[in-house]
Amino acid sequence: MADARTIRSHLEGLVAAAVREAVAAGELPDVAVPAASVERPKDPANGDFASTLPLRMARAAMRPPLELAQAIAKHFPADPAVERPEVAAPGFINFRLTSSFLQAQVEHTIALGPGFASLALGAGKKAQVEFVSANPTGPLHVGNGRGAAIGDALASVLEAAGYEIEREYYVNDAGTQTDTFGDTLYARYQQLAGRAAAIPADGYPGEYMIALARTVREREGDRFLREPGEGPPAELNALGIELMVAQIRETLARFGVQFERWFSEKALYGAGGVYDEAMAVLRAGGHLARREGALWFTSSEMGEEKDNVVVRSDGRPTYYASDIAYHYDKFIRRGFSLVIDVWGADHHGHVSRLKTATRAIGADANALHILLYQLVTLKRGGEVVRLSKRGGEIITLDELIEEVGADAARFFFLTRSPGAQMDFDLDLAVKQSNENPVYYVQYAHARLASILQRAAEQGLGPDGGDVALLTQPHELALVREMMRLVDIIETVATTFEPQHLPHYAMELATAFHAFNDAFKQAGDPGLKVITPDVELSRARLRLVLAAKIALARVLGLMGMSAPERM
RNA sequence: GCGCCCGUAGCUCAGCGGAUAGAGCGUUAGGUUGCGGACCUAAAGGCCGUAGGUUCGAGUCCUACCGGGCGUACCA
Repeated sequence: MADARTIRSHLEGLVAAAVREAVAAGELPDVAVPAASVERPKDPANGDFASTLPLRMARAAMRPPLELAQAIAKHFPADPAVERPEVAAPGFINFRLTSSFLQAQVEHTIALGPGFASLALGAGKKAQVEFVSANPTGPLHVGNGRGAAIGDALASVLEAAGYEIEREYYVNDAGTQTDTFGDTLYARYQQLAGRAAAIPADGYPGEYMIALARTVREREGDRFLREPGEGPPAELNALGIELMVAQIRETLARFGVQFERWFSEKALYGAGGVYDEAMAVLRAGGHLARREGALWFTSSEMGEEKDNVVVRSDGRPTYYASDIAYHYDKFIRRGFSLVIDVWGADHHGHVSRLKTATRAIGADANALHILLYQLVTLKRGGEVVRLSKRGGEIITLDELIEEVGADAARFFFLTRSPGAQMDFDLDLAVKQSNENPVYYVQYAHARLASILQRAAEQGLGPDGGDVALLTQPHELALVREMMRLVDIIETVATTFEPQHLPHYAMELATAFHAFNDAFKQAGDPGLKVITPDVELSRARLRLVLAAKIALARVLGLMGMSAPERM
């Protein structure tokens, strides 16, 4: 039992064994026992792990929980990983890990290296995380950045949990908004050619459309001009979308996000394509009805509040139809066993009916998890800035990256739970950038690197260090903190709430800074990681190396850099 | 109107039904000439929106209400 990733379940097994022993000895009533869940106490003074089992079974046992706790603790088997359990009022059983177990974790961490804290939770399963997927009708804004940070971190954590992961961006290159985008672009294009043309009432008035039209004109000249009164050529529309997508892709690359696949909505509609197949399945299932000139998905028969149009009376499919076909592709054609859609909260009205449609096409709706993140309220000097592609002013993700940096922006986005509305004060973000928690975490990594560097200059390294020499409280406290990462990954991979990552990263960095500072507080300049005692130095360097691995791992999961120096 | 999300320290936010509700920033008082001070220690600061309820135990679950956001399209 030297593996951090299973220590908790190991303890649960020991508790269960203790219960059986106590019952056999007649010291515990033989009643139905709740799961022997072992958790981490909030206060480390109460041990590394604790069980509340006695509290949970007190009612059924009709005995005071403290008495039950004592009976279970008495029969708790001896184990090299854990000290004798302690009982605490009103009925907790507290466990403390042994020094030898903690020391072994240092070796364990170094052996795993970049794969530290990985899990087998999703082994053999294919999962997809689809995120951002903003309409290519304008540049990404700050809100899209939140979705990017959340989706990418979630994908990384699921990867760490053993899933085979695909990150995907769904490109809405078909549909009404795309047409409006084309109309707007054409109007700007004509204006540049000296024609009087008005952008559509529901078009995109942003400056970027003028720039885009200028780019098109520089590259293609006036060849897209049609007779006055004619609509825009489809080729111009397609080129505009292509340029927008390229721009979005660049922004995301700057943000450090790489997608395995960019999925075109238009591609659903080829002859014999996914769309036809998905609709055929719906039709075969009796889920389609023609009414008022349109084709409806009779979702109310499956519990939805109302039916929904899938094909408009003018023959064009709705966004909903596209999404049904798209999810048919995800589940039926590609066979993902877990699909996560990361959406802005303004799409939440769509959640229920997409889940219903997922059932209607024969997929498991429970395998579809739609993660909604609340929209970002931007503030500049206390003033609320509206985020809208249709309104004139938008703060782009590029501007944000420029102002606060990709790492800081990601950390900031991840810290808030997706469900919480978030105020982003641009002035404050810039002003605080040097005091930002992100630097605290990265600085810890740089210091760890620096210690190893300094040791190397003296011909010292972690090789051959004996971890049994690590006995100081602050040394073992650092190991304890490192061991929590596997729990964090498990939590995030099952709850899909990535905000635990940055909070944990802060705590791990704190444990290191405290560890490092403890040597100084001792007052003796000789008491450092590198001491005159070569053997002790090597052991401590081993811990430093392990801590660096752990910290780099969390930073990597958050999509942030782990700098060697700052 | 109906539905969903959110209301926790001065500010921005964490908190799987369990032990004295936490962090960063800000404020105050100390430490530290360093293997990186972008550090450490401590203090002050809370009727966890309000009122009921469930439970041995509620910031956490349920109900109502108040406040903010979003949705309620043959837009996406």
